Amino acid sequence: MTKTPYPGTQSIRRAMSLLKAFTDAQPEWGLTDLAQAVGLNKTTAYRLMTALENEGMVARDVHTSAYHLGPGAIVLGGRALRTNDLHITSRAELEELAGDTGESATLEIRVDCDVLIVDQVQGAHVLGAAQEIATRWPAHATSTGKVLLAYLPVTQCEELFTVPLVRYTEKTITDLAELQVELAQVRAQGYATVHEELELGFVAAAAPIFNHNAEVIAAVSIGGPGARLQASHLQGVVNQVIQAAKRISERLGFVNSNSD
Amino acid sequence: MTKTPYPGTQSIRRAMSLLKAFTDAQPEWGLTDLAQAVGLNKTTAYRLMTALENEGMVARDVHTSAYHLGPGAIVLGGRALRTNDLHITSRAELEELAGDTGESATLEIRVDCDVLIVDQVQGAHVLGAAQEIATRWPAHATSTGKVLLAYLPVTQCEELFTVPLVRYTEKTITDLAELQVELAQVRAQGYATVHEELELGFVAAAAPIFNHNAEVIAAVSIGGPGARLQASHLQGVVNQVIQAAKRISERLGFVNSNSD
DNA sequence: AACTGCGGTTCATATTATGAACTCATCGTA
DNA sequence: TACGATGAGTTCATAATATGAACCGCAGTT
Repeated sequence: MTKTPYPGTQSIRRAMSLLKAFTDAQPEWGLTDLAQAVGLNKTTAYRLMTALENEGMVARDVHTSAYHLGPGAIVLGGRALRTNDLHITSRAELEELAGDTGESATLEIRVDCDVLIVDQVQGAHVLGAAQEIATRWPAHATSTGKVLLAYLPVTQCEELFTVPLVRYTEKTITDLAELQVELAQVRAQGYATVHEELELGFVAAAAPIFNHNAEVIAAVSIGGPGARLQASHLQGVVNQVIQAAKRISERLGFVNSNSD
Repeated sequence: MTKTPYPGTQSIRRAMSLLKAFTDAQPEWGLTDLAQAVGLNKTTAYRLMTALENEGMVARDVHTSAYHLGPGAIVLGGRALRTNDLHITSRAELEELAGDTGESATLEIRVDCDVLIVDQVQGAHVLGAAQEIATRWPAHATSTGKVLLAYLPVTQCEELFTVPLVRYTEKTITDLAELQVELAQVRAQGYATVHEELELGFVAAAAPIFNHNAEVIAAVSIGGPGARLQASHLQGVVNQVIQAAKRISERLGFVNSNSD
């Protein structure tokens, strides 16, 4: 996938692809299956996994000797989350957003053609999104995803979607051309919304966060049941999200009028 | 450090030690410093870091080109967290506890001012607690409850008890101030016990389970008839419970604050 | 302009990772 | 209970791989 492998890094790439084989859908692997799935020789996989096990990145079921991700991965992920300065900077804004709107506020970044929830503050309402930090959602069916895709160079965006856009509801945009139209609109208006495109009844709005270099590095969103986020009310929420995103961007060194 | 390095894994061990250099205290590294801190040749460090960067495990500040942990680490950690749920992780320890002591071992979480039994392994003895998974007991009269309350912020703990503490036996703590004293003691010693406070003749000891974020998310306990768990023997049981809780915590990514 | 410190690159070398073939343990089934 | 199948773990000759000393060139300092 990633071209131009820097020389001398074969085993790291292999080790990482082993780690990435542990998904939510398949969190446990036997050695032989794992090796086959990743396309490695069994011995090589065994050696790499043993190393990863010694480092605590994976662990094994005492009984079945099946591999699963280990505490080392949790520790590392926790550190990555905490030390992310975007995360630190945004926290207060998320809390304010969630407080003002009563809905759940999230901070998300893009990872390939998914978005990753980096931080979340629950809304006041009982009915709302569950705690989902570190989970991923498809970019094309989320408001944050649309924002993060919209500000990508068109070519780069197209490269991401080599496989068909997965349908989640009847409203999901599954046509790439149609998505591009939507993204153009998002760019034009500076925010994105989803209306039941990921899940029936779920509505959300997102706005981009710019870094000091005027690149979009993340998106904030507010999401909740469509019953509460109806058109009249939604526009107000959209504005709040935009303002919050703008404040975060400024704290990251973004200056609106482009200089340099 | 780790003895008997399995052959053919040098670069993985090195890559992992690079990743582990990113602590909360030092979340950002320049290449040269990092290489020196980890004890690697600069070129080697560069090569490994480039590989890790391509895999998304680390990322760099656009401006300073300093390394920090990347989204890949967050994703991985999230998966590890969701995969490693408490049940799976604790099961073996519960079994060992129950096996070693002959008494019933439980895993419990707090729900409002009750504790909920999430998992349980019966002891060998016939006379013991019945199978109680998914049942609730009052937190103020159980060892696990005391543990789970003890590590709560005091204000939050007080908010829970708007109604009087229910008396179950003549030993039940029903005075809130007295309970707070007991909880302080629990915090100080790192474990809790009950002596016939829930039921005459029933004695138990519990210890806290910490997650990767150093929050107490659950408690393990051993409980049985006071006739078998007398003072002399109880201390040994307490230690076993503490050790089991500690091992579970570690597997959940908890790192004792005096390391790093 | 010269200096310093840093990220990044080159390339000959042998250390290192590799994988085919093997053993051993376990488990389901006949 | 024996037997075959499956999967974890080991061995070892091989060369492909990672290695690191020395190098470049840029950016910020003095």
